[in-house]
Amino acid sequence: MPFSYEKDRGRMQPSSDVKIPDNHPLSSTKALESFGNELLAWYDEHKRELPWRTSPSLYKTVVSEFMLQQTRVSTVLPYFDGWMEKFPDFASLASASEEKVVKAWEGLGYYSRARNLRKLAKEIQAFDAPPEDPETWQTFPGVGPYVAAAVTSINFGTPAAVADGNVVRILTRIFAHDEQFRDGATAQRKLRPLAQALLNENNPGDHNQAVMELGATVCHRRSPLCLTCPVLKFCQAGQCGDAETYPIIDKRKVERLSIDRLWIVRDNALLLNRIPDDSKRLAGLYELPCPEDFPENIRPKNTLHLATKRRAIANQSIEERILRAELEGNRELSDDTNLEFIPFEKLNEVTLSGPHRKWVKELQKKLELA
DNA sequence: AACACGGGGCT
DNA sequence: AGCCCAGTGTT
Repeated sequence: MPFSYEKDRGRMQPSSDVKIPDNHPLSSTKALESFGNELLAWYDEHKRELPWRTSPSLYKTVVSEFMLQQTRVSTVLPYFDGWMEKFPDFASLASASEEKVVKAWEGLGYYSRARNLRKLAKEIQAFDAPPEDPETWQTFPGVGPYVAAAVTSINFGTPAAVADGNVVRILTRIFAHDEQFRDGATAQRKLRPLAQALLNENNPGDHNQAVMELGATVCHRRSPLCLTCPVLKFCQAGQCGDAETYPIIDKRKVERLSIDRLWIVRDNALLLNRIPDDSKRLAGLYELPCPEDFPENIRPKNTLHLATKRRAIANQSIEERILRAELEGNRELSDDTNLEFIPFEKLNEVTLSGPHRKWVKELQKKLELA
């Protein structure tokens, strides 16, 4: 390990316990200042035009940061403007129904983000003015160390450094930090004090955004564009042509599983399974039912293979077979199941998980033609 | 500390 | 097919 620092104790203030080794290009105060300035100059010149950057506001920042958790900019882009039209401010979001809010999030994934964002909107109504410190922000639902630092630095200039995946990549490369981390979250936690030590306190918001922008557009995980990097001269790994080696994070094992899904149509309606509200996963959303979703006395029969789909969820690799089927007899579904026939013309009113929305559209079209 | 949570894009 | 992305909450 090229340098050491003590454990982060959750402080957002500059960490005096971070020691940069004397032989590193960033060891002097002057170099640190130069680093901050050149990063900011690069950002001013090269930042992307993004909808939450044009006429920015606290609300836009919060919405974008929620949407961007574990989610790429290109994925968020098709949602952001529509969201702002449906829910232009905290007040409109706070008074909207949860169903409507989750429906607007359909396809983005991690649906608890939408519920937490709505809860946050309600909680923030109780303030005369929004809090400007990361500690208070972290008490809001769905707000952790990253969002707290991002929101307060960008909107209020609060000197709180963000430590996300981009920051981990950039810092481990700049310092050729060869510590092996058990997972990304651990790396972020451990590197936060260093990020704080490098923060440009003249403009914490832009500094944070500049680091993330650099990570997203130059300091890629694979094949980083070191030759165009504005801070190459401060980067030990980059100068060794070695950037791709960092960070060193343990891999998680991928679990493989196979699921059957049933396509059952009756009276121009499609049978869907509504996932219970108390479910950890996809609560309140609809999916094509699995055989296990049916009560003992009703078994789907006459199955015919329609398609096989593959996708990944977290560390799971899933193969899903879609089977056309019929319910035996003309049995009514009892109320204690979560199965509902949804008329095709009302399919757009319910919230489907992303892949199921896609599959249903595909199969509907395919079967109409057949 | 370990795990669950969605979905998609890139290699 | 694996990897990871502007992470957070729960156990």
